Amino acid sequence: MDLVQIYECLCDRTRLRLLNLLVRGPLCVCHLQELLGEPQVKVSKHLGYLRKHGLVQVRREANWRIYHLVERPTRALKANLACLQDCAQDDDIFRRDLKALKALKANADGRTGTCCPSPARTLPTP
Amino acid sequence: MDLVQIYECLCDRTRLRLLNLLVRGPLCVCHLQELLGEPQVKVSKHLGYLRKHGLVQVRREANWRIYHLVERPTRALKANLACLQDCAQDDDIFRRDLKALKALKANADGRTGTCCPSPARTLPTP
DNA sequence: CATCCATATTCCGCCTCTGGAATATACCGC
DNA sequence: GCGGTATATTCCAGAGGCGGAATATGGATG
Repeated sequence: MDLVQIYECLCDRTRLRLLNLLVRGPLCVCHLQELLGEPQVKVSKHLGYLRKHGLVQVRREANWRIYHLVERPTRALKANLACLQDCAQDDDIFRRDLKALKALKANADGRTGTCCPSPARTLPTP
Repeated sequence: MDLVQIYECLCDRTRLRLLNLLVRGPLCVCHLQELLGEPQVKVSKHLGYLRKHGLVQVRREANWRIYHLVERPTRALKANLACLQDCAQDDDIFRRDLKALKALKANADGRTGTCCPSPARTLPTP
């Protein structure tokens, strides 16, 4: 994977938000959609973009698709994701996303949402 | 300056090569052009892009324009430039560029090139 | 099989980036 | 002022990203 392609993946806010969440662990599409508050097609397309370029992978789990970072990232990818995590601390949107993720995980049991079962129960980190 | 805009600046190979050189110190356009081996218009346009987005600055020096990184980069920019320097070590193109830069600086005095005087003599770091 | 749910894909219009050729600008030395 | 050198800008065509609406896929369930 080429350095330029990594940056091409990083130069869209939606994709940055997705990655910022996925570095914390795998998530299904519906949760990502809920966390970002973006329409399904948008989330799905950007996830497809990231997958096509080798930054994330999918696995099937019942009715859902669980996205997670590639298992063996390049040195360059690892470095840039670390950098992103660092920079994200300074930005409201990313902080809000992480907060929402925390809340989602806290509500893991006794969850009332209509979407897939909680990540805590069904989605152990790969 | 926004994180996304930083990545937009980084997602072109020519710009990455320029930045990889400029983190080592200021350079005039003709030297950059010579180091990259790219046509003038291409180098100039990408430098303009980087300037417009606040990653680099220019100053005039006799007949030449000396480009250098912004004096007070954002935390995010600093982090990403450091990351780029790190990642560039793994890539042939960037290594070759740095090698050529070293050679250029070594030839500073007694230089035979047709272009501007050596960076060592005329271009102290800002 | 019919249906529902989660997700992906296609289609379309808009906009931006990119590279190159040609041209313009701006300074220099004579 | 003139010619020359260094650099920027404009004009053009091709390529691709982006968002949204509509549609398709595919597993699960009754």
